[in-house]
Amino acid sequence: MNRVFKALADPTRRSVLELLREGPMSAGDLAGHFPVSKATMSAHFAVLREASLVDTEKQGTTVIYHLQVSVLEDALLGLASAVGLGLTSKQPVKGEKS
Amino acid sequence: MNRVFKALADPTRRSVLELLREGPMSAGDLAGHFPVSKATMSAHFAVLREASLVDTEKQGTTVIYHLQVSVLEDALLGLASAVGLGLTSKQPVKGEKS
DNA sequence: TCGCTGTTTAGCTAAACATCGAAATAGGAG
DNA sequence: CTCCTATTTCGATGTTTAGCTAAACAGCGA
Repeated sequence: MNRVFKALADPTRRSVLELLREGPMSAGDLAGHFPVSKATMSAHFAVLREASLVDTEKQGTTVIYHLQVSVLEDALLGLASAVGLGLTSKQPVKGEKS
Repeated sequence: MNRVFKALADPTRRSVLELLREGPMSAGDLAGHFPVSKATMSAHFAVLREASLVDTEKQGTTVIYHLQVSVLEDALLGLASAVGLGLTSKQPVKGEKS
């Protein structure tokens, strides 16, 4: 839980999660969206992985990142309830396009 | 918004918010709940203030901290919606006792 | 095997952070 | 005015973090 909030503390990492909302994406594609080196991005990915906010799948030479929605949801709802904030999950999350 | 998530990244600060759920509390009382120095706690308070997660009221010599529920709610809902998580606020938050 | 692409590791610097004890500030009570 | 209590600020220290470049690693296709 702590790791989740630590992971969320960085704007780049939050943006990665947003990009992943649209669907799984390779590390390279993700990295292409940010003005930092690939090595730096890889470190961000590691933090997200440690927090279980994403998981990975290898497809040949590339690594595909998936958003783990439920982990984020649990963290947000957990904190919300701890501070007495009445938040509820509206609906199971499917693949939706904006 | 970034400041809010940075503030939430520390477990001590999250605990402070939880304590404040029960109602306003003085800096001294809050500090009494944690095994760190008052100076350290004061620094944590400053971070929470900068994020507008709490605000203060002076009563003579003591400083009373209040939880700013709406700021936290906005941050959590904002992120949730950014990643396509369907969270909704259940009800306006009143003063409730557990 | 060689070379290409994508990803991670290694080694580093600079900045940010958590923490402390001690000193400074601000009100209230004598 | 002086003292006491509550809180914050100051200066210092050790740890963590984001960032870089360069090197290493892992598959793929020829």
